[in-house]
This record gives sequence, C-alpha cells and structure tokens, in this order.
Amino acid sequence: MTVETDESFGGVTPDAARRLLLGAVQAFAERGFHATTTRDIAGRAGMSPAALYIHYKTKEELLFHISRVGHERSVAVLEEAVEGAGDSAGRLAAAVRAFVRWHAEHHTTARVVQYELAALGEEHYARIVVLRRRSEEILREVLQEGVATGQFAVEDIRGTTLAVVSLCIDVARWFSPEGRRTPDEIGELYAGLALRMAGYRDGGR
Amino acid sequence: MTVETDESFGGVTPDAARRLLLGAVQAFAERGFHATTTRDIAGRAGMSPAALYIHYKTKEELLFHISRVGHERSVAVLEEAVEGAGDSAGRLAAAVRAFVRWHAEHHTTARVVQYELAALGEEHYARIVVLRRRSEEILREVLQEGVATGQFAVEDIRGTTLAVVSLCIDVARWFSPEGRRTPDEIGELYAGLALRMAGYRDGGR
DNA sequence: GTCTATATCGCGATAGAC
DNA sequence: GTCTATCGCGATATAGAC
Repeated sequence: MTVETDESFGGVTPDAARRLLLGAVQAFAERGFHATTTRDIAGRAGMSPAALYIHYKTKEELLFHISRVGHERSVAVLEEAVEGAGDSAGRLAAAVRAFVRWHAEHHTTARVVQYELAALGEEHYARIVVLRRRSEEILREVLQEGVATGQFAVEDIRGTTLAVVSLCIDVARWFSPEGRRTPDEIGELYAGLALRMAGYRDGGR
Repeated sequence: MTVETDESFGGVTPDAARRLLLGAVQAFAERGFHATTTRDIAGRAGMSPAALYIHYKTKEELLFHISRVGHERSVAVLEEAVEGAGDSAGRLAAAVRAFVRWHAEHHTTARVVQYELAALGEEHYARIVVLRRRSEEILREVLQEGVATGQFAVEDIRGTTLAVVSLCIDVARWFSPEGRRTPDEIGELYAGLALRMAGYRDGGR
C-alpha cells in the first residue's frame, strides 16, 4: 500500500506536526474521526501517543486543521479555475473540471473535509461553514452569468447550483485510485455533464 | 423536536426491537455509528442499556439491520418507479424522481445507509454490497435502452450512470426538512437534470 | 521535543434478581 | 423481557524523566 502524499499540507512545520496531520488524514478517511485513536495517528507518524499533544491540543484540533486547510485549498482551486478564461460555458467547465479533480486526487483529504464535519466542535464548525459557502457562491455566479447572457437555460439557478456542487462533492465518497477512471477523465466527463445541466448547447451535438 | 417516524421499520416486531431500531437510526444519523453509545440508543427507546442485548447481539448488528432494510427499501422504490411507465425518458425521470424523494424523505435512514457502511463487519458489508449494485444496474439499463432507441445521447453510459446515482445519493447528505425545498420539488428538479445529463431533448426547450 | 507510565473516564457487553 | 449493578477494556489526555 502506498502512502498518499498530499501537498496540501506540505508547508506545515515542524516536521512532526506535518507527519501527524498526514497520519490523521489517512486514519480519519479510512475509519472516521470517532473510530480513530490517537495511538493510531501517532503510530502512523512514527511517534508515541503522548507526542501528539505537544503539537495539537486535542484530537479535534487536528481535525479542524485538516478541515480548514482542505476547505481553503478546494476553494482556491475553484477560484483559480473560474478566473482562468472564456465565456460562461468555459468557466463552468473549468470550474467543475478543477473541483472534481481535486475531490478525486485528494479523495483522502476530501473525505475528511466533506464527511467529518459533524465531529467538529461548535466554534470550529462555525468557522468552516463560512468557507463552505464560497464554493457554492462561485458556481452560482457562473450559472447566473451564463443565464444572463443567454448561453445557459436554467429555470432554478439555486437548485441547479446545489446539484452541480453536490455532484462534485460526492466524488470524494466513491472515488478510488484502483477504479477505472483517472481524476482527469472524471473531471472531463463531469464538466460535460454540468454543461448539459446548465442547458448549454454547443455546435449541435 | 419531533421524532421522525419511518415506516421502513413499521413491520419490525416486537415493539421494543422496533423502538431500538428507530432510536439507533436517529442516533447514527446525528452522530455517526462510532460516536453513538448503546446507552444513547436504549435511552431513546425508553429502555435500559442492557435491554438492547435481548434484541440484538451487538451494536453492529443493529447497524446491519438498518442498512439491510434501508437498502432493500430504496432499491424497491427504484424498481417500482422504472416498471411504472412509458418510454426511456419517462422511466429515467420516474426513477430519479423516486430515488431522490426516498433519500430526502428518509434522509435520516439514508444517511446511515450511505455513510456508515465502513462501520459494518466484513461479512455484513459483503451482503450489503450486493444490494447496492442493483440500484446502479437499474439506472444503467434505463440509460442503455434510451441510447439504443435514440432518445438519449450518452457517450459514456457507465460514467453517466455513476453520476446520476451519485447525484441522487448525495441528497441524503445535505437535505434538511427545514430547507427551502420539499422532497417532491427536489425530485422534480433532479428528474429534469438527469434527462439533460442523458442528452434528452423534449419539445425544443 | 519525545519518551514511558499512568490517571481518569466512559464504553460495550454480561450477570443475576425479578 | 427488563431491570440494576458491574466487569473488563481501551479511550483521551497528562505527569515527569530524559
């Protein structure tokens, strides 16, 4: 089994803190937050259980760090993609392609980010919710813009946005590197599906 | 707070076993399997912790029962919908409408069904996986049929099926009865989106 | 900063009276 | 079939040596 190295946490120092973060991401993704023991996390980082508490106050704080950095990364990826280029169709396709690719490539982190929210403490949760709103907002604006210019045909913009975001996020649940598709292929497929959902018609396909 | 009564488990007897099942569904959906204590489940059923073990061998067996019945119900709903009626477009719309509605209306059960699979024991997990294949199969056949008759235009049938199933399932993650849409409305919206994903063109909309 | 050892707690599951 | 009481374990987190 290969250990997925995730550059999302590449900048974390000291080294021990980063190793703990990576171990925690893997463990949380495999078993879930509550089923993961601090012994397990510390073990993956090559340390004793006690060493964890030098770098993080609690297990929950470790989860919060993962969740925060993960959300920031995925939103950043989305923002870069839409800024990139072109008309609404190009922007929507780029956004979905990038967002899906992130959820597939970083499915370990993404799983924690998307499915362990309930394990966060109250104030930590509140801070994460703020970040989450952005991704939906970005995609909604692209759809709105496309409808305004007549490139898209969408009756329920809010609902369709929700569906597109939902489609992208769920990739984290089912994606496996052993599966038959690469992150790039899924991104491409989903970009096309999102355009169809938006009522976009290219050359008459 | 109102207790969601879920007819999925209406037939379970004796009464105490059903109350435990319903308590477990709620607790698992709110906190997750591992964060739920047997004391919590028993409390919701109005019993002492020990009474749980008269009706179920372990906490995991309780999860398995929920997962099995839940999967059976959702697949049954899907099967009834596609049998119903019409051409491929009608069948796809009916299937998505019904599947989405089930995940919204029974979002508590659905959340456990879709997101607590990893907590199942090995043989229990294997038995559930068999059930899960059916729902994908049903939707894939509808898409295939529609492509064969020329009503749909889909290049990657497997991938598009996966996306449609994924879209429906993710409803369980975000749906809230306090949200702005009813299960019926979401079902209707998603049925239309699925038709678009399938490349279906009605009257020139 | 990391270790070994351990305090303290609450879990899943069982025993035995009724 | 349900209760009260409890066993045995493993969890998070801390103390104190190095």
